[in-house]
Amino acid sequence: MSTRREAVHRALTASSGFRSAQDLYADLRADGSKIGLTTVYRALQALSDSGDVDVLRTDEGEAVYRACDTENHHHHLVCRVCSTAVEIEGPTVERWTAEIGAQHGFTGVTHTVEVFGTCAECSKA
Amino acid sequence: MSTRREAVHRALTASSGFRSAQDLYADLRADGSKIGLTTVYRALQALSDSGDVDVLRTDEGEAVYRACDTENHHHHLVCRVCSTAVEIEGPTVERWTAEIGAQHGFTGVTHTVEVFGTCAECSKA
DNA sequence: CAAGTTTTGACAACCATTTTCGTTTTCGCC
DNA sequence: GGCGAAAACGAAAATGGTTGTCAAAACTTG
Ligand SMILES: [Zn+2]
Ligand SMILES: [Zn+2]
Ligand SMILES: [Zn+2]
Ligand SMILES: [Zn+2]
Repeated sequence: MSTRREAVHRALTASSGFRSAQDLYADLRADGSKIGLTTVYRALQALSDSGDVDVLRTDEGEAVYRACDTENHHHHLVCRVCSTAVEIEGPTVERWTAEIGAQHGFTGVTHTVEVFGTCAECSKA
Repeated sequence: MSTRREAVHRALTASSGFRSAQDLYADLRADGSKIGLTTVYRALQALSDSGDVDVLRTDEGEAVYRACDTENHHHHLVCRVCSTAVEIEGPTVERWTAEIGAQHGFTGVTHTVEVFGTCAECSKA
């Protein structure tokens, strides 16, 4: 893992929510780093390929990344306001999606499940 | 509903799967229509705003649309090969996501759930 | 038909992401 | 330490889906 990639990973870990490549680039430059935008993209590509970070798409199609605590398969409960995310897992959806796929004769069934809302903190305002 | 918008809606209904704006534009032009790409985008925007079509994002961030049979809240089982989609619904996920949100003090909880796989047809090949 | 309104589509602008390519760093080896 | 190959880097250009602009075309209403 190169120094640059570590820097990107660290910047991502510093946040509890999902961040875009541009966000992270801005963070790193604000911290005085001379990193290039291209390198941020490359680092995120490598990190998501190796499974070290999770990636999902916003409604606008922008890719956002998160350094999650667990290596296991899981989903997220994401705050629409501050973008903070909580990792969630449970056999219920896993079983349900598998059954749905099997019932319709589909093979190699996978799924994307994300839950959105306004977190307790942001709900006060 | 203008003639152009109807044409886009019809082109979308002719497919059982999700199509991108560019796909539909190509379909319509191939059928001899002189419609412009901008108009296709505008029609899809309007159709999804009014809830007449469902929209989701591919892994590559491209928006794809589908004219679904039901008006009710539902999800999709999508074939990764031919992109055919089956509409699915069930109280299991609905309840599960609501519970997860409530457990963490989130308000205004919504969710995105999509199931992917290879359909029976495409599994043969 | 005239005047006003809406819709349309060619083209340009946007913006996130990827490619290109010359430069810099890193690494293995002498 | 010195050296050459290989990998990493970053600025700038290219890409591609999507949106904005604006003048022309189509439709409405009187
Ligand atoms: Zn929040
Ligand atoms: Zn899962
Ligand atoms: Zn299929
Ligand atoms: Zn649902």
